[in-house]
Amino acid sequence: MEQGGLGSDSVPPSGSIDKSRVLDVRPLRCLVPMFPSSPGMGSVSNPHATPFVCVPPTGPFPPGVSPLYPFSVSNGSHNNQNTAAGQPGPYGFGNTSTIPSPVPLNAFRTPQGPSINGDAGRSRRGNRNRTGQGIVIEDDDDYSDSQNHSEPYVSGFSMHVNDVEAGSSGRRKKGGGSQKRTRRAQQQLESFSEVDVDSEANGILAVFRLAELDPDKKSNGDKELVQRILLIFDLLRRKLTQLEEAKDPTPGSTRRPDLRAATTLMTNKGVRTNSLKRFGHVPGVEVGDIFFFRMELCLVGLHAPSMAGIDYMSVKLTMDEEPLAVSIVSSGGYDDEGNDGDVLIYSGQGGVQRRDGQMFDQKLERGNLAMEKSLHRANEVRVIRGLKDVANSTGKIYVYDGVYKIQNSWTEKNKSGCSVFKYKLSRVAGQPAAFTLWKSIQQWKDGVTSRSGVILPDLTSGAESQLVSLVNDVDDEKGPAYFTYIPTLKYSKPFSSPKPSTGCHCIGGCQPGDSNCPCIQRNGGYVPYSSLGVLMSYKSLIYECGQTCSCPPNCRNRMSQAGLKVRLEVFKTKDKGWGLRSWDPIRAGAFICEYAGDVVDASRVSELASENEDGYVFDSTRIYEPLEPVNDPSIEPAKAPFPLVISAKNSGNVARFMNHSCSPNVYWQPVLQESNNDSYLHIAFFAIRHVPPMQELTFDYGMIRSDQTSYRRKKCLCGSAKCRGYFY
DNA sequence: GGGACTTCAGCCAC
DNA sequence: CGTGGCTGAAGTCC
Repeated sequence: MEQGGLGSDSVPPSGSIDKSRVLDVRPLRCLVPMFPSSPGMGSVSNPHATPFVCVPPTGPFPPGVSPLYPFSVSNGSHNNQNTAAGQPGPYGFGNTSTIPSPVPLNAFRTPQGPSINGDAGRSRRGNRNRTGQGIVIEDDDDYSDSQNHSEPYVSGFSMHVNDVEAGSSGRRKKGGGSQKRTRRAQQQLESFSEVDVDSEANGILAVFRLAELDPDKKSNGDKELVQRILLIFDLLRRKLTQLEEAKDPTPGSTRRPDLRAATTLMTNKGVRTNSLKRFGHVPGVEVGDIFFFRMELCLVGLHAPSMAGIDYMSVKLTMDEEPLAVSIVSSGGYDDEGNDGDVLIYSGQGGVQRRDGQMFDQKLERGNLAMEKSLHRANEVRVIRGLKDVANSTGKIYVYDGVYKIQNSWTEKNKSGCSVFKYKLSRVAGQPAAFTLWKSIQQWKDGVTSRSGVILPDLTSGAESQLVSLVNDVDDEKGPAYFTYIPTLKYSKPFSSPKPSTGCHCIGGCQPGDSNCPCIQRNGGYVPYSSLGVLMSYKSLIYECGQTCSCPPNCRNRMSQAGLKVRLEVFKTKDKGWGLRSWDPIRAGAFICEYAGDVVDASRVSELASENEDGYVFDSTRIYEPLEPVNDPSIEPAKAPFPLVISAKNSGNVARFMNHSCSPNVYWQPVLQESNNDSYLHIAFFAIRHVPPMQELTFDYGMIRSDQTSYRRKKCLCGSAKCRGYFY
């Protein structure tokens, strides 16, 4: 497991450990990213920080267009935080040396959202009337309002998107006539009721302590909240998928569980964050973060529209309000070209009838107008790149590629002869690589360029279906100590089954909704995995099909037996010995690998711990914190039914290289395979959240019991906010 | 406040 | 495996 013993500096020299000193160790904030996927942008932690500071205009600007001072600069908390962490400001665009004193924010009034004065859209309409008369009158009421409401205004150039009033949970207005309504109602009766969705959501929210969300947090998030909301969304989405599938196994019966989950959370429960629209980065979302649904972008405030590609907001300057673009999603819906790493050519919206596909000229309105204005104001625009998901042919992955600025705009005639707006955007310098990293990885895979620092192209020598590279691009070490690669767990003697199992008879594989399948029955009536191999919910134990089952090896209920699904590499970390990471994106709940090695008699664990100082041990008898923050007695934490201890010192697989973290992105689940009287317990690792390529994979090694004294304490370098400071 | 309109979804079938 | 059909939901506009 932890590679501390292999010449790294994560463990003090043996024999001379000053425990009092070790105990005093503070969480280190020095996990310098080797690859750009890391804690990088450190997220804006101060929600009250002024998002904009003044910089000199960087014209030239066209006549009649005044430069918008507040843009083009990051907020101060970025810099402070990163200075404290001993890192340079991650984005460069902060360029603080050129910043004169900030301009009072009320010089740039924002339109007031309904949460502020309950009068949404007033200023817009008022404005239009005034300009219609050719006279611009400063609205005194509005102005004094904005000064009095200093609380919402300190958050600066931002506005509430949708402030859900407390207690309006029943609000789910449906457009359309009664005919549409009844049909919808009918459909919902056929699948499952709103009550089911609601109670599922309430259950999850209670467990994750998000039943009522602080309005301040709803407006301005942080990394922890962003991750928690994404986790809840995906748990609910997976649960709804599973419920629908079991009720009606015919394909096509699943009615957008992504939308159901998102609206239940956002609209009904008010669970969302960063609902204040803003320019620039979003607190808690880092460059390189990945998403699998458009609704996820909405939930965390990265991009509000559920479908539209351009998000924008009206900004009141000294006189007029004008729309400015805040973010775009580039999904290849139009013919975007020249997507060469840090440059993006983006097409305007409109010009096509969604019904019949008929085309006409695009107009300079809505998003197109906002893009045009943003070109002149030179504000930062967030870019989310939609890419094809290789693991899911019809699916897409959205990569947050950081902020860009619009360089240029023009119109073109498309194939149908209609004019289309085009915008050239270039990436603001100094941000961690995101989209370009994806391109590099593709080139490594295609063999166009080679991954630098490769020691071995395949450390498994063909034992796995996927290659696993051994890479060191930080120092001279030529590899970890010798071990034998084995892809699965080795039992000398299986546990004995409490009751004999004859297995299932699902010739074509176990199907959801088949209530006769004994394997599905043992999993509580559901197949535990989705069709994509994603674990649908946390379980205390997963029952997979075993040797005596008639189903084929590709049965959905044999996920952890099917081998590696992603392209992994074992790499030398900067300060934690060897580690594990993936070239491929991994979605939340996806199976990663099992813990292979030799099953050891649990009574030998002390002996093993003392002779196996490098910690190549998996011990299910340790104390593992449940993933859920609430100790709900009805929810059992993952706990193996037998005391399973695995040694991977002499033989093991990629799992032995996974390092410890106090806020990990991977967790383990016990998986049981039974045949006749024998029980084979395995440890399977799954992603807790979406993991972008090249982000180190870590799990929580757990705490030792008071009688497990032979384990040696090691200094933890995980760098997370809730780091315990040590691990075993 | 409400309803129409717009929109680089997502899923499955063909 | 590409594409076409179908149902979507948020936000803006009116």
